[in-house]
Amino acid sequence: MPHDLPKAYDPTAIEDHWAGYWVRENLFAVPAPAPGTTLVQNQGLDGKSPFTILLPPPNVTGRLHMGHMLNQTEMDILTRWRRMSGRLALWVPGTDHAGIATQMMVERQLAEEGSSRQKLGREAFIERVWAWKRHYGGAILEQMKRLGASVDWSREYFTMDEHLSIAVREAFIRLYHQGLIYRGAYIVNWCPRCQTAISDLEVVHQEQKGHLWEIKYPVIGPAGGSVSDEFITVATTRPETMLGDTAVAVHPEDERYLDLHGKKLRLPLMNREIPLVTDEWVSREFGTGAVKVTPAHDPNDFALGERHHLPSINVMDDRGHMNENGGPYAGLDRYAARKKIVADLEEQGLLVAVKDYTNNVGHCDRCKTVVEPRLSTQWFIAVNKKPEGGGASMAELAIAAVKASADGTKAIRFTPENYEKIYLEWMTNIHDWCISRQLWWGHRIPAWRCAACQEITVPKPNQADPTVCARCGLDQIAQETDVLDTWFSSGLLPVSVFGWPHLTPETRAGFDAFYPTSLLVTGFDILFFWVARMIMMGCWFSSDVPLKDGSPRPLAESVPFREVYIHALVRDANREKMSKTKGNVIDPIEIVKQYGTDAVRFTLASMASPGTDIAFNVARTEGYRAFANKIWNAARFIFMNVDKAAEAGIKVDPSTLGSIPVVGADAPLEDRWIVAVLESTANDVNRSLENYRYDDAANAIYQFFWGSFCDWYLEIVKSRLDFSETPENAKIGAALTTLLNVFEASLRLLSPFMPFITEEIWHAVYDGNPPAKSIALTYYPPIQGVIDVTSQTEMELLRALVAEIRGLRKEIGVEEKASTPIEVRVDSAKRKLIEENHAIVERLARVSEIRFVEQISEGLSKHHAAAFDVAVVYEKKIDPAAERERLTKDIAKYEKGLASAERQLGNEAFLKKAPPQVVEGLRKQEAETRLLLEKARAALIALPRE
RNA sequence: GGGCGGUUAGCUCAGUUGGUUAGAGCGCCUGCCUUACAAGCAGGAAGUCGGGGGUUCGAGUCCCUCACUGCCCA
Repeated sequence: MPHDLPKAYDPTAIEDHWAGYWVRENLFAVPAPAPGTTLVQNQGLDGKSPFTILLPPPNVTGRLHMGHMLNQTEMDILTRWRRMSGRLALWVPGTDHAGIATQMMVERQLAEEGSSRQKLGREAFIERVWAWKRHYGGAILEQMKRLGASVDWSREYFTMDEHLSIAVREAFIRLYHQGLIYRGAYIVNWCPRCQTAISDLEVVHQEQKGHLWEIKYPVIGPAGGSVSDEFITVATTRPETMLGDTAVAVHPEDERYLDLHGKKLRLPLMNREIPLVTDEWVSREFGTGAVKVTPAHDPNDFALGERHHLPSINVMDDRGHMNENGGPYAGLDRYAARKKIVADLEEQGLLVAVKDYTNNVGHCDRCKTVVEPRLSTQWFIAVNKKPEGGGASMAELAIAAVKASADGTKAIRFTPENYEKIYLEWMTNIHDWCISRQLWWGHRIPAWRCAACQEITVPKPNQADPTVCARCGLDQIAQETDVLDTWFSSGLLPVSVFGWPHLTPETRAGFDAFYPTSLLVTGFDILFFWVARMIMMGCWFSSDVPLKDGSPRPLAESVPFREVYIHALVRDANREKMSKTKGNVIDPIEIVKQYGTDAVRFTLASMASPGTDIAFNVARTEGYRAFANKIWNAARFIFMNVDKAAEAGIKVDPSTLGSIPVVGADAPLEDRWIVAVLESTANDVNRSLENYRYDDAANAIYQFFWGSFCDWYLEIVKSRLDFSETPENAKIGAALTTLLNVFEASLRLLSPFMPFITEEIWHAVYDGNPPAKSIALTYYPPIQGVIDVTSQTEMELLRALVAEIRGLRKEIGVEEKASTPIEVRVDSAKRKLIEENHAIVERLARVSEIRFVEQISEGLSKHHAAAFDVAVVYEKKIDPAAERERLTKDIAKYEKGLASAERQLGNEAFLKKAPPQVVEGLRKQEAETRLLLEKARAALIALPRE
């Protein structure tokens, strides 16, 4: 068996190879079941339901960052684990077309060429974006391939794909005819740079130091027309919008302004007559208690304007410049206009004060430009409106899907649980969703406007694009130029990737099998984007698709996913948020190059405790690369011995490879023990993953592999792998068999976390003749029933003995290499155990001879454990001073523990109320502590005087 | 302003329905190139669980309060 692993573990040498292999071999492709079959018949499954997961679509312009890598690592661990646990595991990858971001990229390119999208025209521009997408788009998926994500590449989606676009059109049409999509003039967030409306969610608020300007508005005198010498002072953070003021508002009970009720004011600079209105919305505490009202440029003012039937005057164009309504300021940029307006007001003596003021300013999430609230005509989804045919609104459905029903069940379960509350809070207060974007790249709204009668014509389901107006019949109709919000299409993905809306017999079987998906894994920053929108749209549209047996689909089967796992943020090592401006961004690909994908994955997994941000520290990654190296070298050691054995004609029985080895009661203690530890580790890992405790799962494996398998098991087994003198072939064969079997099972246990190194070594185990194409297609060590506890307590005693001897040797300065006799005082049962396993103690603690004694000899430095006393026989005199210090410290510790135990055991209430096993445990501990205390006290007294 | 979290060893974090004397990794200190591994081996030091109060036989864990701190929404 040549197992030619290079001396040191080098991830770069193996990872590219396997990443390519997995994709090339199409290992993780899951074909849809054939029509008319059930999934189980089709796939020969273990009768378990499939595990389906959809990649939250990254932006097609995106590059992989740490957040993606965490997200994908978590999905991959779960998917690999479920797949190995016998479930059909389907992970569907893809990207979204990212309207604004992608259009920006291409426009930037065009600008460099001295061109623009306007020069190109719509059609040529879109063709250009497609060309860009073909060249540069989807880099992030290539990165995903390199990181080994076990996705079904044959199902890769792109939100602008034809069948997904059909779904978008259908969704719009249905909602429109259900009366849930409307068009209207409202205040929206307008990005003057992107020149499009953006949704509330695409606006990021940032505190900014600004000013509060107090401006005098003259009151028009009772004579009418003439201006009195009276003024009202308004406070504003945005003086430039005053050009569009159509009123000033005060609180109706504000005593300062009672005498002004019903009066008119003259708007400075514009010389327009505007009313003073009263409204309870006005805060008396803010500024002067009087606010200017600009309905066209502020959402609150807009609402106020509606209440008081005020006109709206839009004073800015789509680039944020003052328009013709801005009078003398027309043409000026909004900030230039602000400057000039303030200066003019000052000159006219109307500026009362300028105060420092910090306010929250909205910025475009994409380009960071300050967002302009702007009155414009947009398309909205009425998420709170009940459909015309009756039933719940989209938001109500989305709430019902998450709230516990009467019997306590939830259609969608959140982990961590508190996100449920945040989601519900948001969904309860949700506003209508602005879905139109003034872009060219995206799904063009399927609505046609008649130039003659202004009627909007939207085709009915299954109808072709209209050619004539639905009302007047004239052919002067043109399609709406706006496109839909990218989230409109990504929200549909859970249904559309499985063939909705046009389910054929072929796609229908897939839809039945894979919808609802099992899980969505995403970051909290995306909760309202993907999670909320997928739930709204998934519930809405899938409810029309009956279940396989023809019965109507209940809510629990309409949801897009049954579980949502929300992960936290990856921060830098100092817990700072990563940002380009701070320059502390960690590029996962760079770290992967340095330490290997497996080490980075393991780092993320071991820190991925639900609800906690990850402070990514490469020191930790370094540690897990060392872990990988440890595994690598364990493999080398094992293969070296298998090869040696082969030369000696010893066969290793591979019969139990692929499962967990069964060891008989007559097997050596270490064999029985390591199998028991492997089994309990498998239990821990399975249970942890069930609860998204990646950290616990990763740590359990780390502990097992390094702390148990390498540190103890391998070291013990070495004494049975003695080829030097007269090799006992049967003994060596048995040792190697268990060793190899346990190792192979450990690889499978680790594989979802470190897919590359385990794949490489697993193939080497089988020396090129593996039973499957990949370790990822073998079985995961399952939850085990009964575990051998005896071997664990016995091994614990031996480990404690070895540890005490090692400590003693260190204390009294025995040279590392020297072997010494020891004296041990134990009861007869334990003596038997130690005698039977003397080789373990001798080898691991460098003991030349074990002497069982009634009493440890005078003058020897000794350690006490509850189960035994032990001393190392060594010439070197003990150091009474050091010994006294150690014993005194021990005694203090024991006394403290004993006092606390006695206090509790003396308490009748405790004895009466505490569960029996707790009382019993404490009694046992008290006895042990008392014993140790007595031993330590006696030893202290026996110390020779200095 | 509304809501949600966090505070445990030098650092980053676990700690299950309250239950025996609070754990891990990294770092630190000491000694070792023991032929799988110095990316290693062995041993060791280190925490009044943010402060205060309460409930309880028993509190890192539950309640109140204060302090500091982070995030989301408006």
